[in-house]
Amino acid sequence: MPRAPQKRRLETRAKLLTVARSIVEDQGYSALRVEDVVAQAGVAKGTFFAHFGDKDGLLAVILGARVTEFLDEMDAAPKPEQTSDIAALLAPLLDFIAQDRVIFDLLLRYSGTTGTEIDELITQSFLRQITMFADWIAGLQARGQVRPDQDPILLAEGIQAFLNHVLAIGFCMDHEKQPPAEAILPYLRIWLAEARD
Amino acid sequence: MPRAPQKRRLETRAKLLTVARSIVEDQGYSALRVEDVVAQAGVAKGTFFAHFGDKDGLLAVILGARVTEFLDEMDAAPKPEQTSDIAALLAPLLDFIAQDRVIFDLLLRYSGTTGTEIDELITQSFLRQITMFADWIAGLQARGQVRPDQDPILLAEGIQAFLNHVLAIGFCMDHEKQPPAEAILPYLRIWLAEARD
DNA sequence: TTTATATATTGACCAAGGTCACGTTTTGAG
DNA sequence: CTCAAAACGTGACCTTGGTCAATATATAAA
Repeated sequence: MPRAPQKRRLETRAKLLTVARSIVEDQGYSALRVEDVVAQAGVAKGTFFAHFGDKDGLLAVILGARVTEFLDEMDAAPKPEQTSDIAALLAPLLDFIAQDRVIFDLLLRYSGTTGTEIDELITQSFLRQITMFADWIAGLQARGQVRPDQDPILLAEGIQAFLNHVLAIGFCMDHEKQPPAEAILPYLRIWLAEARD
Repeated sequence: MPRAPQKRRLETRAKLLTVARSIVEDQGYSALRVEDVVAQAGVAKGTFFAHFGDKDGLLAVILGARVTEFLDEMDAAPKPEQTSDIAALLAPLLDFIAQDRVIFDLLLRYSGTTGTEIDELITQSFLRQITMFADWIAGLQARGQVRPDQDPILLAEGIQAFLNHVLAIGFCMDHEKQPPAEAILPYLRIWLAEARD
């Protein structure tokens, strides 16, 4: 049974997070350096790792919060009424992830965590994302916009797959780069609509 | 117009590759260290990078060859007659990639390269993979096993997406890990079959 | 053969993430 | 209040991928 963290620890953590967020804000995620963070926060290097385990741990906290904000916005927005609305709702999140490979790589590392370790914010956000997708899909199924013969959860996980797919492709081809929300639409149409022949 | 490489260079490259392959064989991909490779090959560190650019460059050469072997086997095998045959044909390649996250990460970095830079072996293998999938799909469409209303190329790229998806999930959950070839089947069935309602 | 130029190799050096034995501060039991 | 244990923080040190000016070797023209 771990004891509650001391005030000092919380302050140190807050300092590190504040500095890290400020660096990210004006230099981007891939410019984030552990040494810079601890220097500006005025703590030793070891302290950083005692708090976040490794660099990805810090990133996971920051990204988890950021992704959660996007999910909040999606939740607040009107529910999709057709397949293309899903792509539109996804656009802000996709653009955010597409802005830096570091983000994509980190998120991908957690993107399949549908199980334990619920303590991680970023893991929770993935569970929430799947739930939200499934909810959208159920709604569209009721409206006759999406094939009704499949489990919404499974269809939601498929969307996750396409989401990562278009992002990965986006990072490979610098040229002819269409926005990811546009690139995902053809996949969604096939995935969600019934075949007409 | 670059001149042809000297004999000495080819020998050095061969030495590095031989050593690297041997290390990979009995210690695995994630145990591969550049310093070990150059030490055992009896060359300086700088030489390594003059040949392969970075560590991933070496890995790309080795993995590209390995993946090409898998594709050769798939090409030699009988064509799929139903959706589940695709999963079966994919199994060896999936198991190979699933064995080590390093492999997956490296391959993912190239997995969307459907454009230029044809010189890279690993890039070619991806183009070939898509072509092969599309060929299988066209065959199955002709047999009435797969929805005939969609472009085989697009459906092939979707398979690629699901392939990466089940691999990513496999790395996240160590527990309850079913083989990736099994995990991909539900997605393939929905993706390739027409909706029945 | 001589020699200028392109090609290959070298190894000291750097960057940046990560470790850990140790010192310092906080906490709670007696 | 005292003191031992737990929690917290420190910074020297390690690991490993990667760089680059200098050096050595090969090539081909004169």
